[in-house]
Amino acid sequence: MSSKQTVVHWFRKGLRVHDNPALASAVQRVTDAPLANFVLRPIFILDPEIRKWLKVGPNRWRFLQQSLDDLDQNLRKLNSRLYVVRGDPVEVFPKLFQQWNVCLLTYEYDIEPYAIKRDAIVHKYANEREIEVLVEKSHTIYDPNVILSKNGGKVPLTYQKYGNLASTCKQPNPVDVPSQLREGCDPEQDETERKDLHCYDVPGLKELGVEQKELGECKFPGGETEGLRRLQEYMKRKTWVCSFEKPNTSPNSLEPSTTVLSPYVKFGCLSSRLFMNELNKVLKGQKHSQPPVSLVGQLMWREFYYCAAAAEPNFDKMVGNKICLQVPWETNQAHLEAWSHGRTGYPFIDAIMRQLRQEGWIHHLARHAVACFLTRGDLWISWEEGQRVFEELLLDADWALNAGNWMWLSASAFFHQYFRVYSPVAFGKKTDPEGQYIKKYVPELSKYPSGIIYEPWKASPQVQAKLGCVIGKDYPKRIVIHEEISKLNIQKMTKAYRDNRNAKDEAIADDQDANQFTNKRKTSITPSKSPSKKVKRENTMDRYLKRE
DNA sequence: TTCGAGTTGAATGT
DNA sequence: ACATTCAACTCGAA
Repeated sequence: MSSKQTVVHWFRKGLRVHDNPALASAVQRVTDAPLANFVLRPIFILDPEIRKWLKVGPNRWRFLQQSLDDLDQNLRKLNSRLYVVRGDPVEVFPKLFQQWNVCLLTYEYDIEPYAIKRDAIVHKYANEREIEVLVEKSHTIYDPNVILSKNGGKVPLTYQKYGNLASTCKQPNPVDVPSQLREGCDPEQDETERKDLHCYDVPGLKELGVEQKELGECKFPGGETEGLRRLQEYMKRKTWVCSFEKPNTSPNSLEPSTTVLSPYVKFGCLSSRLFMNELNKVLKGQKHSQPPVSLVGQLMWREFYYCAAAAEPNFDKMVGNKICLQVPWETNQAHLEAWSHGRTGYPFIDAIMRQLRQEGWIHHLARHAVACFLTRGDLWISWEEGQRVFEELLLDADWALNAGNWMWLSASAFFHQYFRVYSPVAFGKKTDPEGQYIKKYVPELSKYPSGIIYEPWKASPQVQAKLGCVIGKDYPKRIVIHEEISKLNIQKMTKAYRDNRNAKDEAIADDQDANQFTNKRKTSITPSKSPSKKVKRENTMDRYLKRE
């Protein structure tokens, strides 16, 4: 055991040295203390068991691996290194606390329920050993809990409402990169420890269980260095930044029409606070687009979902989720498989799903198209299934954003105009009438001309044979008829909304009955049932009768 | 209670 | 490129 005391910074998300307040605090502590008595060890904990319950695809494991490697290198430039500790955090910390003689633990706050639970246990262990814990909030620009309390504890359910609340808060300034992590303190000078240090090395892909052959082309390498490089590259395009409007970007261009900074922000390789700061610098004094469609608006969407997610522990589920519409989705394993592997028979949908599996990134509007298709539009399969597939395949899959967007697209929360359904044929044609994108990702159809490539089933068998791709043999028949099923599904959604409304009214009525009972006993006041509620229930019934 | 607004629909007009 | 119609949702402000 070392006679020195150790300050530990625990990396989880926030895989960066820039704008990292918790890391900066750890460095400060070491710098302020008498030299040679303190050692700073930046750690990342890798749980070998995690693969048993967390389904993450090879591309995302690679992104993490690259991010850890880059972080290690950036720390080495600051005369330190990354210590990757293997094990379950809850079991690792008691050992580390003792073995390294830990006096201070710092980390970045995380709102995800599993993280909150884990951190509470670690915090308790630290308290028991009288180890100081310092937690900083830097994953989002605004603190979700501050926004919630400004709204009286209620979740803001609209973007505008959220924006109004956020606009009353000050935007934090990013903190500087520490100049040195180890001023005169060298943990590796200890002979006995030095020979064991290789056990803390950054894992290779093999250790993460990734086979080279299952990996797609690496279009977006992980890491802080690449994240910052990408940010600078896009910030140079000032006119583009100022005029950015998300709905006008293309979901099916051959090269991304947006920044693809999301994976870097998700892992915290790039600070959202720095991102916002850099955007503000570019926009200052210029005419520019506005939220929700602007680039600033995109960052604010992230804030919006983080806030809602922080308020609802069951945010990633339908049942038990107070803000989520309860819908009787159906199970269809064959359809789910077809969707997730790009075999629905709709070329636009299949191209998107194949790009997702190969590259780990698809455009936001492409996500809309496939999410609508899986849920309310066509297949009537639960958004939770889609969420799982995105969680596995998207480099930028983020608990709060993934669940929030799935609820949005399935019209389960935040968005309610369920009668607006994306067409798996028409939507892609607007930005890619030639079907170049389809030809790239669904090469079976590469000989199909622009007129028919979005609907290959319309070609006669003879023409199909001539074009080298017979539908039902070389490429699947479409698994549903969109024109028919989407109309039926809209009706099902109408019923789901009606049922949810009735259930809510019942609950309110029951609640009032209960209150009435209590009031009667306690005060002898007999308030009548709210007339407004009564009317509303009658109206609902009227509508119900009119239709059926 | 009412009413306008809601990042990004589609089909069919002009 | 923009307007209308389709059918009709909820949230939040007034």
